[in-house]
Amino acid sequence: MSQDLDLTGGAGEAAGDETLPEAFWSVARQLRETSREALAPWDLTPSYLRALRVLRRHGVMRLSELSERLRIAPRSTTEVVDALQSRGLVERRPDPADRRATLVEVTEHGASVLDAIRAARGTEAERVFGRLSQADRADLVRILRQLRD
Amino acid sequence: MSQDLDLTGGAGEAAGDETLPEAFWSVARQLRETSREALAPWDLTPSYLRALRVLRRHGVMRLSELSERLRIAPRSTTEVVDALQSRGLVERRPDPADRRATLVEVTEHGASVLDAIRAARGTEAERVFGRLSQADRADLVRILRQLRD
DNA sequence: AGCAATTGCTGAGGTAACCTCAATATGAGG
DNA sequence: CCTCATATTGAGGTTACCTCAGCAATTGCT
Repeated sequence: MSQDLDLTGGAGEAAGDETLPEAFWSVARQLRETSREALAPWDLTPSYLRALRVLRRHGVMRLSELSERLRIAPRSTTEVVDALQSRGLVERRPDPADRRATLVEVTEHGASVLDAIRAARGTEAERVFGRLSQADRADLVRILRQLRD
Repeated sequence: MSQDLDLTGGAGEAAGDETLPEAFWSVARQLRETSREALAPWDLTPSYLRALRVLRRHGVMRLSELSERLRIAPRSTTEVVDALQSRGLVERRPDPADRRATLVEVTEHGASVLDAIRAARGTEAERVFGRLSQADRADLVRILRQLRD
């Protein structure tokens, strides 16, 4: 009987009956769903929140820099920023150093919404990953970082 | 110092500067991309392959059962099955026990495509998770399963 | 048996979160 | 000044879901 993990999803039929990618996607879906529910009151999607957080954490930056940090295409960043701006959470302003570029910055309202979300403990991290032990969380981060490059 | 759980893995912000969900999504994106590339020659998307595997692993079943196994809405299952059927990978046939229901089954061609994909070792599991040590894979599975309910 | 409620599937239409491929404006180097 | 590169955005596409409504068949209740 195979002791090695059923990575290929083959006919091995190991105990858990789920392959690693399947388990991974299952958690991903759950995470997305939990997160979406938690954010509904603020009319934000998970990816908008993510962008907003990056913006606050690293301060004012160009769209292109935001693209890199989010690891998405520049065109997609435009959309995210549009959405956040239309909700009054961020502001665009011209980069004085380069007139091609646009700077994006979290507004006060944006910052207060971030605070409110955190205060409500409604983040995906709290709800989903909070169940793990410290040790497991540490392992998970370590393993994910290995996978990430 | 944050009142939140330390989701960054215990090392403060210094190390990767990524929260757990962010690391998770980063890996998810990579996984999806790798998988998509690997499957391109077969004109399959990751989610079609997933359905096809479930179908072979568990044998002929109703659409509704497939929905449950995939954890997606019945309507979405219809679409997946449509796609697989149009490629000749699965077949629909009426359930003799209940004329409302439709059974789905992997065709011989479908099975051979599954075999070919596996033989090419181009699966997402091999390419992405293959880099982990046995111990890390085991940990990852264990942790994901904890998260999964 | 008769009829309502339920179940199984699918048409229509929608959404999030991306993508590529131009087009436009500006900047930089020779 | 002319070419090439960079920054953003319009247009349009894709994947992988979703809900809601409708139809057909079955089950439950009387």
